[in-house]
Amino acid sequence: MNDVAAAAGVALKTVSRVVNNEPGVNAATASRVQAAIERLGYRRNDSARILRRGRTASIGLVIEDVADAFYSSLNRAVEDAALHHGYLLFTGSSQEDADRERDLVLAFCARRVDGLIIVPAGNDHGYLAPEFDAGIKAVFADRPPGAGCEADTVLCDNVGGARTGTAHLIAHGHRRIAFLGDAPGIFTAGERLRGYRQALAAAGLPYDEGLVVMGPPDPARMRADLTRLLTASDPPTALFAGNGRATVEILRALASLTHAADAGAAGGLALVGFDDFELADLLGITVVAQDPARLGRTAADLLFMRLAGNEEPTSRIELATRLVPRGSGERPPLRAVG
Amino acid sequence: MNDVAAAAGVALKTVSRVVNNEPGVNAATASRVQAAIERLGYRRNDSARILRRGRTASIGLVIEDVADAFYSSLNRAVEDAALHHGYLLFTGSSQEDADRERDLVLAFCARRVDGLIIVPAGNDHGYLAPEFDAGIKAVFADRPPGAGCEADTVLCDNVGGARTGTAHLIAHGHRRIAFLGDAPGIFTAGERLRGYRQALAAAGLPYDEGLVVMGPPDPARMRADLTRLLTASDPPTALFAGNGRATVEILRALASLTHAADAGAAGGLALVGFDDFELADLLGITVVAQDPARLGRTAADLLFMRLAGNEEPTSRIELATRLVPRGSGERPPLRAVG
DNA sequence: ACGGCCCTAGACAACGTTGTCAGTATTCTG
DNA sequence: CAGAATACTGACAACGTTGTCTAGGGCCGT
Repeated sequence: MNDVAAAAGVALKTVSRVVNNEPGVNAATASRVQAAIERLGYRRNDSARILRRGRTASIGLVIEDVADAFYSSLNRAVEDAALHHGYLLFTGSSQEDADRERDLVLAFCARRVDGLIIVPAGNDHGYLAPEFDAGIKAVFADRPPGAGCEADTVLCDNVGGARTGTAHLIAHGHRRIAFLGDAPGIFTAGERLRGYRQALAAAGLPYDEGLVVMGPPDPARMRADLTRLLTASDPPTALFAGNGRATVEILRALASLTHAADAGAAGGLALVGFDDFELADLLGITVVAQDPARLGRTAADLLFMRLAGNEEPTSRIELATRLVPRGSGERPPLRAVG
Repeated sequence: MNDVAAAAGVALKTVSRVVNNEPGVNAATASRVQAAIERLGYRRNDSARILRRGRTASIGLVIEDVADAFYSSLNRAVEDAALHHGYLLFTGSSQEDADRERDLVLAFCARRVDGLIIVPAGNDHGYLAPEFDAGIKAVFADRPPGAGCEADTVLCDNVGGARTGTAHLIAHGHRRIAFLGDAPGIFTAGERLRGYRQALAAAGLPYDEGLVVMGPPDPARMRADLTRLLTASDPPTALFAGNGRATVEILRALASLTHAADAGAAGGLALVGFDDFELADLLGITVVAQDPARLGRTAADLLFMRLAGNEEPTSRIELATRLVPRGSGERPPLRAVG
């Protein structure tokens, strides 16, 4: 900028005015400066600008994995909102690791992002207190913050969705429904299990721990668990998958079990999955659909309202889910149960 | 930092030394400073640090869409590499729009990223010249830069992959193979069409423009094009899909056509798709697989080598593709062709 | 006892911007 | 035509760091 000023024969401040389209610059002077800018290939240094002005016009997004379909849709929605408000976006994957979540958030804060959208991996957000004091705004998405952390939160109706999905299977005659969910420490997994239990209770069905399997969606484990479930003395006639990846791995496992000799009841099993996924329509898989883009949009809206100065008490929004019947959830039980 | 210095009763520079773990600070002093830091909740301001030091330890990534499976895998691979080198990552979606690509790149440059990885949407990268002069390193991924722009480039072997995929269909007896690709302006689409033509030529088959359809993968258009192709007097017996989304939309369109009355030859069509996708295994779709993660990793490796001072001439790497037979590409033609 | 060295600490400038205020032409008003 | 309002431009400090240089005090070897 100094060089530009020298080249155009004006003061630094005049260049600054031209660069920022501020009024009060003679048209002739402005075009002279503009010419110098082009000639020298000058670009404003935003670090200095940020340092001087205090606001960075950027926000940070921490999700579990940028490559995951669910979170990358959320990512895209937040990106669109940021673009619309003229903000730049940092995104990072926490990889379901609380330490990595904290490191990412603090790295973003060191860059002085104005706001954060966090899908938390950990349960302790005390580390955010100094940042809140410094004026950072944060919105939690998909999962709530740890105890003692007050912040806007946008969730899906996990309990209601799981209840609806399970009830759907029950309505189609199933009495033994297995639940295959994510690791119990994960908020959404616990909530969905709650919904599953509520549906059983509402129908007067017993809760059988032997039908519940929880853990990260690992293909080999999934296959082993399914084999065990289906070869048990009283196997389930339907499966409820606790998340999108579980649904997909169940399909893979079922396919390989069906081809194998010990198919058991694998063939005619009913299946409802929590979370929609690409090609579920073609495969005819009934799902409880969430809307990750809407989740991201809503979180971004909340954040930008805060950034615009909204000081209302924090809110907690639950987005509705939607049951999408496609065949796999409407199959009756293969064999009538006692 | 000033406040911390005052609170600890030391000079600014001493705090700086503690914050940066520089040697030459008495242990007692250091812990006094540390205590003040904790008490005041101080965090270093990276904008000021960047301004002072010149290097930002961050890179920018421009892809077509963060929500797309192919690009989000690439994104993740780049993120991992950045993390490994202690860099922060900006990611933005160009939405296949050259202006937006340029705006994103320039926004990243204004933030003084040290390097860029670009999946270009446009064909003119003259706007990068001043940035190159300023020392920015850039690597192009998936598509080459526009003419006159010299930079490291990592591509997939689009021509070879399409040739192999088409030859695979020919080897299974097909003589009339339709090509359904992306808009012709897109580099990869053109390359893959070239590979398709090479395979035809190598087998002595004529190139029939009536069998080639190109354009953005819009469901409605895809369905209309397929209907037209299949109800023609001499319909294709096999389809080659030019990209992952096209493959998926073809599957959707075929499913709906098969259910409809005018199924035509939809049922027994052979299909090979360029680019693998989730659940292609379950659906039995033969594909020419690319490796987006490897693409990202390779691009990041090249970039970090440049950032480490590598001054060799720019390189252009082509990553091999891999034919994955899963059934749909091994079906013989439904009716023998004269 | 003295010169030199190491360890620790601080003073100060600079990075590239922008906000504030002041100054100088120019035009308007009465 | 005097005085005031206006339009334009510039000088300067400040944002929060870090690199460079300098200074004091203790310790060593001779």
